[in-house]
Amino acid sequence: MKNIFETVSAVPLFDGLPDDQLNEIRKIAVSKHFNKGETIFSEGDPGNGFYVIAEGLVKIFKVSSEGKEQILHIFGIGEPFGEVPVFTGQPFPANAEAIAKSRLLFFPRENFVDLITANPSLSLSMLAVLSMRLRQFTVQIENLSLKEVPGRLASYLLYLADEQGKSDSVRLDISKSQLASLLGTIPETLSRIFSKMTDMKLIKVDGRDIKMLDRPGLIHLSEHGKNLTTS
Amino acid sequence: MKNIFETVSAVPLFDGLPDDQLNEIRKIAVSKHFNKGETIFSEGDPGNGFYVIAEGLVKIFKVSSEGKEQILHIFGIGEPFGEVPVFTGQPFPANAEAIAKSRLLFFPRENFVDLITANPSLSLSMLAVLSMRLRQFTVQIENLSLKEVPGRLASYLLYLADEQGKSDSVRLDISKSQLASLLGTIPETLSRIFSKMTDMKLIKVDGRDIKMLDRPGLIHLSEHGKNLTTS
DNA sequence: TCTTTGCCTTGACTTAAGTCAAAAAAAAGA
DNA sequence: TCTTTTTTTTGACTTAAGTCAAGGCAAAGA
Repeated sequence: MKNIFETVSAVPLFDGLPDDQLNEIRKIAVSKHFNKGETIFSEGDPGNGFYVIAEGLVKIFKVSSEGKEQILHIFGIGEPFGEVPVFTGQPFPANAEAIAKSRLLFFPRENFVDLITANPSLSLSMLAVLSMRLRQFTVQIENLSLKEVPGRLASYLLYLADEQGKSDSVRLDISKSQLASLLGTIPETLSRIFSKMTDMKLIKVDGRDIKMLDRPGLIHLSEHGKNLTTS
Repeated sequence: MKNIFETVSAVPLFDGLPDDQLNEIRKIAVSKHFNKGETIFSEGDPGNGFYVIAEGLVKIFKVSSEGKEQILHIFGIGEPFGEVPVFTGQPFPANAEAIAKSRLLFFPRENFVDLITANPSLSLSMLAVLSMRLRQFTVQIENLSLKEVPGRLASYLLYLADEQGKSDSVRLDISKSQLASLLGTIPETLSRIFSKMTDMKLIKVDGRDIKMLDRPGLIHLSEHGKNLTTS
């Protein structure tokens, strides 16, 4: 297991910072452990700092009054989360839960604000992260409102293939129920769409491994959002 | 009409900056005019800078391949938009169009990055704006996926009443068609929901003026997202 | 190995909301 | 004021996707 020193150095957010500033950052980082299923923070909790994932996997989600979950993000190693309240001073706007045994670095609000005030290149880096996240949300809102579930699934598979550097097969890093929530639907619907897409020979599903049999077809589906039926 | 000097001073983003830095900002700002319906930028355009609204109203939106529009934001006086590509260096992720005669200040990318690099408190201000926007998107995604249209409308009305400082009536600053798009639906559906909510004596609609007759009922609807029928 | 527990799938049914088409009402120009 | 154009409303119909309920499957632990 890496220590805080090594972990901080490997975080993209802090990439390119001079050694003395990395040291400052290390000083304020606190290491925390969470088991699978453990809550990291809940919506409404005071936002007294943000986290960076050293090891593990974390989901950020909202819950409706009926208990239905909408996953906003799945974050992996090296990714920061919970930064919003650090700058707005407001409580966390969503919930965070470890979906695998995780080790996180926690950065207390006050210390970090001081750090960033003194350090323009760290703030530029932070601005880039937030901007990127804003861009992702833009896409997610577009998907939710302009595409039907099959289109969202196709987009996600293509994105994942790209992410994993594979052109014709992907492996889901989350359960299908969680994928359903990430896509803004429910497991039953997702399951039906998997079989429909299999019937159409677009994909082949084997547990968490998915073979992409018809890339052009998937691209079409992801772009023309609506209608799986014929087209 | 205010000049660039006065306009820049009034922008919350630049609030609290010392005079010499405000002057630097004024130097790089370019004033641009747009008539109602004019495109400011389109998705995919190179992001060579961002805008601040001096006068008018601007919508930020995505379009599906079938031409359906999803409005992401409506921005008014003093609000910045298009900042994302300034920090990611990527093209604009959505479209911007003036929905009223507008005067905008344009800040070219390079100049602004220099400015922010030299100026920690400006960057903190920028971080706060982006964080706030991220928080809004969080809510919007939650609404789109966890609530049905009546719940989203109720939320919006309550939000607007709060915004306008009125407790029992609001005035829409955008057309009902545009509101439909902002809520992720279509004008027909929105119209039907307006009449349903009127039948239930939750609201009274008179053109763009809406009286809120049953605030608790609206709150319940906005929280329990689903089901307008009985409940 | 057996059994428990959580995850996934399938079927039958319901429903919110979209589509298409046309009329009505409001707003903008001439 | 009287068009002309845009926005909004209504009606009839279709459909994607949600709900409820029951099985099946597979990994994890006894």
